[in-house]
Amino acid sequence: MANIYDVARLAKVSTATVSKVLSNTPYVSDKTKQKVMDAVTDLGYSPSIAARSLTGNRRFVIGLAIPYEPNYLFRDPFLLEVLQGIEEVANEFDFNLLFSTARKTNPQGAYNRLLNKGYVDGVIILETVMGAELDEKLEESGMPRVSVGYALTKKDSQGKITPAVHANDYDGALQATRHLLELGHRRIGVIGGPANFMIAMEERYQGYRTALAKVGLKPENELLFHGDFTLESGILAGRKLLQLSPRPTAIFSFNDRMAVGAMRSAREMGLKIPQDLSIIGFDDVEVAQASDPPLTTIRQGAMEMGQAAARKLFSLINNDKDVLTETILPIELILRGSTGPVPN
Amino acid sequence: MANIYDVARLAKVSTATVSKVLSNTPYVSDKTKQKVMDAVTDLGYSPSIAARSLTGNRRFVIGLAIPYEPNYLFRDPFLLEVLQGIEEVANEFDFNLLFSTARKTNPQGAYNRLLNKGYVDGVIILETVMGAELDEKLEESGMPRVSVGYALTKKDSQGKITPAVHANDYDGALQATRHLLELGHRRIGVIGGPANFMIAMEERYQGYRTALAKVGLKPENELLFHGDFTLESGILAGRKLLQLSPRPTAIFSFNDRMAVGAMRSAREMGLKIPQDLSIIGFDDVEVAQASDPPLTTIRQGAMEMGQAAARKLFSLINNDKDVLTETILPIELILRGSTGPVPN
DNA sequence: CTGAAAGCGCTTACAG
DNA sequence: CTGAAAGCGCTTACAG
Repeated sequence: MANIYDVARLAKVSTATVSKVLSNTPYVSDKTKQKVMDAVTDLGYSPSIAARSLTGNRRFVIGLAIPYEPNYLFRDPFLLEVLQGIEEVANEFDFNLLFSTARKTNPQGAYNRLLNKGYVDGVIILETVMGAELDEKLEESGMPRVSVGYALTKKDSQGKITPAVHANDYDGALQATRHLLELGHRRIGVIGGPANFMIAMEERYQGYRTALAKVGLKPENELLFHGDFTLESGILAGRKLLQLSPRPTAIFSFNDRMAVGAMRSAREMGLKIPQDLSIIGFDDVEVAQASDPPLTTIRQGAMEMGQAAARKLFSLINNDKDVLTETILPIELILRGSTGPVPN
Repeated sequence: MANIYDVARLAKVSTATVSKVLSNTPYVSDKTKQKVMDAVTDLGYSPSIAARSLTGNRRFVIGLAIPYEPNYLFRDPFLLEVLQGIEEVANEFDFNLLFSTARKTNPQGAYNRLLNKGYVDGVIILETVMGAELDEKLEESGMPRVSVGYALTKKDSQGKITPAVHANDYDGALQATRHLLELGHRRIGVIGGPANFMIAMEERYQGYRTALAKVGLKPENELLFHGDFTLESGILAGRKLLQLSPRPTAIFSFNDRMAVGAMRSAREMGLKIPQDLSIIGFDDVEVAQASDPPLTTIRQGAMEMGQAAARKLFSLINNDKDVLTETILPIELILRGSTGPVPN
């Protein structure tokens, strides 16, 4: 394999010049540039990232802090879409991804690599309460990082917070609930995420409560069950809600998979959707279109979140000015077949 | 951040000795070893992979050649399970993963990095006919590589082939078909994978044909439709099969997602499963348990395939002796609720 | 069992 | 606009 010396020799210039051409430094004559580029293509030269890293203090990899078991991660369509968005822009910048998943065997050890400047140039954290500790360490070490989700660390003095990208969860839940309310539903069951797990969930409760309050309703404790985002947990929560009496006429699930699980519970009990029961989800992940009937839901653009987070991280790494600390993506109510007027 | 000189100074030894301790070279006294390890933990030292790579000719990354659009990849539960298996053992060996997905914009460019010894120590290819060219180049360059799937390149002279890991697809299809036959079915529709796409599909056709032949049946062309592994394509193929007359009493789908799609087509037409129609899948991916009714299928252990492929690659990288060229994983018939006796 | 020194392939001040 | 030279942080013969 050719190295920079081979290129320099062939182009009859110094290695410093080759390096400059390759990194697009200004002040290189077009003639020289051309000679170098010719030599590069002739030799099929491509620089050693190892040497580049050692020298330039760049690793060309961004770390991903994923506080989920791989077993869960690889099955969650929402998370996977986020990863796809990240992968896309990392690829665009010619960076590699270092996956660091939380493992029971060694929960903090895996993250050590993310704190080590010898490994990564920056890190993206999937927000979860478990990530707060890592985030603080990252802040201390000055490592560029962004949270997919809400800010993990709030700094009072400067008012600075973790750079973060998230959807407008509050508004999403508000619209979902209002949609159900407008259809005449008054007894609305909720399948929430794990308690005390991520901030987005709190925001959604708020949105839900606010919508209720506007029509003079109060949230009832018996109408709330927590799932863990899996289909299975949606089935369980759905069963419990549908056993209540009076039975709720609508269910708002905090993600699509659990909503699909609730649809299954409804079917078990011989209930028709949306005639007997309306169900609305959150995320707008592929399964929402594939379900039967297709699921009305709140789209939050998982892929866009991943992309935005990665772009923000690269801005941070490159010390761009005017990087927004917080990016809030709009949500959208997607009407499909799983919601309808309240039965009389 | 501490470097090797800091450690050497603190331990009062040379950097060569530190290096030796850290790489577990024999012939270091226990006393010295101890001193070095103490210094390492005192300083929180962890070696720079960049320098290590440059020097030791090791990159600590394995490349993944994924001849699928990211858009597809991140939605295919089977592929994701394979990746999970790979990730698991890569993590165990402390290696990172370089994802290289096929992109329309630059289909071969992405793979160039995989051919470059400056980037990766070895590569795992997800088998697909599109991968054959890459595989040959890898062979030429002497890069360690293994195929998840069938051997991509056959060498006649030495009888050598690409190191590969796959399930016994032939046997899987044989058992699936036999199961249906034993239930009395004689008119069995097949939803195959994309034509001329991967060798596993050919193997499965063979298994299917052989099973039929044993009871004196011949495959009929009108009973075969090709899908592309997505749920949607399963729905389409299902509709076509169920419009045939006489209508098939059973369907064998070459993956679970398409099988679930066919279940949906059956429901559209008011058919009950398994009373009116039996359906059997292939893979035993999570959706097979979650479907309604749960899907009878052929388990091929996606995660195990990924793990086995990664282990094989590390053996190759480490020049271990006696590395098996081909690893064939057994399959298993998983009986669930979607198959039953032929209706009379 | 231990260490001095060269070298891996780049980039970056610095000088011109 | 171009180049000589030092240095990034390791590992690997080689010598002892």
